[in-house]
Amino acid sequence: MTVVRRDFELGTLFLGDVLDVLGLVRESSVDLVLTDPPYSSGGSTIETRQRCPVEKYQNTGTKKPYPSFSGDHLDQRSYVNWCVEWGSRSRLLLKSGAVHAQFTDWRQLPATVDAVQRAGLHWRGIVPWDKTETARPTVGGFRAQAEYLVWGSNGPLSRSRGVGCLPGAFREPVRRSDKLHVTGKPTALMVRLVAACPPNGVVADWFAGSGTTAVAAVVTGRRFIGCEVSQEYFEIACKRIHEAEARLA
Amino acid sequence: MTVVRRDFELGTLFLGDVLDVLGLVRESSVDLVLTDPPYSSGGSTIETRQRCPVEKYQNTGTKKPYPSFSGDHLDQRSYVNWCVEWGSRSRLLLKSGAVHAQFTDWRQLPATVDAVQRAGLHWRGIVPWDKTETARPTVGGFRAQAEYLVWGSNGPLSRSRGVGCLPGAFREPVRRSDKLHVTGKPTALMVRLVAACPPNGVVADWFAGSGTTAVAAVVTGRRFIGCEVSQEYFEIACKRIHEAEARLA
DNA sequence: CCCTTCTATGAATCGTGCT
DNA sequence: CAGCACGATTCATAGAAGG
Repeated sequence: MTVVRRDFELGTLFLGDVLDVLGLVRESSVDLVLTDPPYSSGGSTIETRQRCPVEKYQNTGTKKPYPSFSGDHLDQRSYVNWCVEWGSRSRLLLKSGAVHAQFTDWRQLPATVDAVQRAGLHWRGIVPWDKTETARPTVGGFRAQAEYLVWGSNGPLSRSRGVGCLPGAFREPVRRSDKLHVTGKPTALMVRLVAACPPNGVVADWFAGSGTTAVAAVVTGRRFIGCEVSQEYFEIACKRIHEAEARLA
Repeated sequence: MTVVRRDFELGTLFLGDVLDVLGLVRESSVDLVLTDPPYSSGGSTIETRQRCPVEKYQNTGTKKPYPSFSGDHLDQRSYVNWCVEWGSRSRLLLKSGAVHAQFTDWRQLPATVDAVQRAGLHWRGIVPWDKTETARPTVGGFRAQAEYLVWGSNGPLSRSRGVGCLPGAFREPVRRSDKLHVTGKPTALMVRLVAACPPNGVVADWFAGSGTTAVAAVVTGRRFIGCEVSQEYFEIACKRIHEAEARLA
């Protein structure tokens, strides 16, 4: 498959499939993998899971339109295998002792823990992200209000990477003005999370979406590398990265 | 095994092993199971896991001494089997459509999700409890700062139990004055969680420890049933329940 | 400019009813 | 009857609109 490359002052974004892009990056060159793959979640039956993501994750009758995204249709077995595939290859690009962190929801959490370990990473923990009460309510039960980072290290965790002690729980609301993807993460959250990368290090995001991880890297004085498979989101990401770099100058 | 029974105005506490006690409770009589079994966690090798709980969960040199507790020595396979054993029998005591919620830490989370499902419960979600910055820091990585409730329902979740929409994330610090067990939970947290039981309903805790769940039930106008295997903690729990009922009168 | 009021929305789920 | 499409539903909050 063909891959398009776009270079910035502080990093590079590729347009193309993860597995194609992973072959283009130098080994042991990344200080932090922080990424948000499609969860292939939502719905208890395979039929509902295989609906289009924008339909299954948004309320019926929602006004705000987002472009759809692909790769969200896998059953749980395939999801694990696919995560292992890109995760193992991503691990080779990660420096020894560095951190890999990947988002998941409650339904895929156990599967994601399996996948991270099978990718050869040393599983080190779970970090909850509390989305606050902006999440949909559940009548008679607890609201599904958190998403999770499953994190591990490439070999023994290096304690001397110039990264101090990081918090182990984050509370950050989703702001509409800050959400450019159906599943977009708040910039403020990503800014706090890239602290797991030493200053001036390289942050990788293999599912860049609207580019929030890269923007957070730029804003905090780090470099970035990443890819996005959808042309539409790729262009949005490039625009945001460009703007972030311009504001910095 | 012999079981001792102690009755209170608003409930009953048994001294004895879970599996013995579960046979003494009437089927479909419980509105909420909210319990905190020993996690059999801590350490990645079986040797470190099999140390005495007070040693492995406390820093060396800790001043405040807690009585030790038992049932914390299982490997992960046995842990799941044991949870399935008491979980299935506990489910029969739970009303149809009612909630089962059990605490776990990050390391046992995937195993606990398996156990809850194998116990015949319908897994509905994960609720993070953020212990705040009172947890031990991790140099170079994210602090292990949260514990988790894995929750499910006995059959389809009833929406008309007199329980509204519950929050899906809790932030509550551990206060030393409020912690009478090595793994004791804050009373304020348990008070918020028993909201998953309709007013005047019955809350069950099969691993009562120092009795915080029962105290929370009493304080919020609910009834309770539970058991504790250690004589020492049983007495502490009875004393606290008695005091809570006295304050109410 | 500040305060109040109002409306839209959320990494869904469930039941109904049609094909 | 299995499979699938579709709309009703929940409420705290963000953000816009209005005064």
